[in-house]
Amino acid sequence: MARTSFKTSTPGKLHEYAAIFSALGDVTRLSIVAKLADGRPQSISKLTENSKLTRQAVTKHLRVLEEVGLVHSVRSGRENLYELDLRPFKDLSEYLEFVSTKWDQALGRLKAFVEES
Amino acid sequence: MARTSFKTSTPGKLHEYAAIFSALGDVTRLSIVAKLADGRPQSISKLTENSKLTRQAVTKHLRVLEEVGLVHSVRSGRENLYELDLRPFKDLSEYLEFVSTKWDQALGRLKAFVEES
DNA sequence: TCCATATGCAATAAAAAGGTTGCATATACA
DNA sequence: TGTATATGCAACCTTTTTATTGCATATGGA
Repeated sequence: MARTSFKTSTPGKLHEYAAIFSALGDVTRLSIVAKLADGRPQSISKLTENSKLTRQAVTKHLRVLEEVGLVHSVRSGRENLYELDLRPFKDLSEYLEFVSTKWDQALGRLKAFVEES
Repeated sequence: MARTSFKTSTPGKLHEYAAIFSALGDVTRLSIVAKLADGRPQSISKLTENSKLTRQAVTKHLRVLEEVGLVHSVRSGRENLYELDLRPFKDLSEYLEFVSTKWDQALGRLKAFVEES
């Protein structure tokens, strides 16, 4: 099958990956992701419960996650329900796999080169 | 085989993942990772070539990567060679997989619940 | 309608990140 | 020994992040 075109040299793509990594690079946001991984959309107030932060802080974190497509919100009456989106996760998985593969192949070539000399 | 014990509720672990995600959440650092994925350890000066940043800036980025174990350096004469380490990549892969699986299972249960009622 | 609940917006404030510059030190080599 | 190359350290600066607080608005219900 056709290999997915993958260019880490594409600046745009790198920015995209960096943005997703960055969004996940915070304990509070990882906690939010963990809560939302339960499958049930949850309101900002609900997500703020048991948190040491204020509702506003949580709101800002949710926006960061939303900007990179990790969550989306749906208005339901007076509350705003947030739900997880896995697409960015898949993207990162592919990126990690790409680098790992590149690394392994590079090491393989180096090894072969050493042995033949 | 025994499933890897995986607790996202463990604060320590979350901090660890967050630190790795954060280290990768920057275009410059992703570029460095891309260069090092070629397999050959490279000096700071080499990594600074073709960059718009100063050597000092690159040095700081390398330290960020080093702190979370994404790279390590080896002194060679007057230069300091940096090499990529894939372990953190594997960790993130497992984390991403864990959340994805949790999400899929949660959706499965919700779907079953809806259908039985 | 009256009130509690759930949010949104804006103004600050404190801390962390990202970069630069200047100066000192160490190593390779002619 | 002298000089160019490769780094390390520390002081600063600017821009982003992360969080808070105060005030305004909207919705659900008794």
